[in-house]
Amino acid sequence: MDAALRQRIYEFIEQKGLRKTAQRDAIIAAAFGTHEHFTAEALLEMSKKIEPSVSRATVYRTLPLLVECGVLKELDLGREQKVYDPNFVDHPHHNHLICVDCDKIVEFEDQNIELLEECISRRLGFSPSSKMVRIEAKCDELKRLGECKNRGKGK
Amino acid sequence: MDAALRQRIYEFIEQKGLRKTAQRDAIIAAAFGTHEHFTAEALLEMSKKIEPSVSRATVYRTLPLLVECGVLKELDLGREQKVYDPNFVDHPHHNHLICVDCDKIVEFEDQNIELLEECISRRLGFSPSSKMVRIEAKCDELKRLGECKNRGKGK
DNA sequence: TTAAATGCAAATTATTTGCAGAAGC
DNA sequence: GCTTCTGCAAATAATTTGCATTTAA
Repeated sequence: MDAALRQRIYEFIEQKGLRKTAQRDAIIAAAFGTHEHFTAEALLEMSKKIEPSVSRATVYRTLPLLVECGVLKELDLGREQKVYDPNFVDHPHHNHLICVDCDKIVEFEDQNIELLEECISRRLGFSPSSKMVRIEAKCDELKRLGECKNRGKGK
Repeated sequence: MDAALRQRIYEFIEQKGLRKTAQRDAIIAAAFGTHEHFTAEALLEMSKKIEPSVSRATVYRTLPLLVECGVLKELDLGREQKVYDPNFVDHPHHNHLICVDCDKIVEFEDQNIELLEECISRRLGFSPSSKMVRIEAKCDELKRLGECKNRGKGK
């Protein structure tokens, strides 16, 4: 895990008058030990491997903290469970493309869409800050075979 | 409610070997008696005004039917509750822009974004069919005042 | 007549919360 | 020592489902 990121998080925690605990440490290490998206449940499992005393409640209480800190992004990918993305620290402007069938996710950055969403937002009287785009489409496998092997499994 | 739409729905129901019931009639009439988005709960209320015997369970069982029929679109707007959009029958290619704070929704169509999402999808190995874009941004009020009057209320 | 549809209430599932004890500062 | 944190278990809240009964065709 990146040292600068670690410092940023712990400064945030200190500034808010919060405390450094073994459980939080484990959750933070787990969250940024991967570049994959994860759910609260998955983060719980990863955290427990580092510090077995981590409970589900503490994971659910820590996630909003990391989102507020700006290091984790809560994604709404149209699933039952919320998904968290640790990659916004490195790529603050990326967007997501999701297969409508198997939930496969691809991250992408695109100057044109960046510009276009700004134009559209302005035209409709919205401020172009804090924008995000999500494209749903059919993955290649779905297109070729009519369905995905990993249907519903996500990625 | 549009006669052609009504016929389309009832043909779909008949084709599937399903039956015409007073409750379904009421739910369908309620769903397409508005051009606003609605939740399952809101649809229940609207349907009850037409046919008081409509129950929550029947609403929840009828919604997927109308989605399958292609006349209603289930939107994922990042809220707790699912939202349904009856406007795809008239405007099959529209997208949504949502305020990150007050959940205000604006529908829009745009040739450029249509084309761009097709390019991006293809480039990433996705089929450009079934695509949809959702833009989150700050509404004018949020931008000017720092918060929205209707924060969290949706629209 | 018979398969589908209904309402009700109980079940499910992700997330949140109250509380008493544990622990950071 | 005082306040924040924690795990646990119970509470929420939207949606789904089992079942006995009703009803369309």
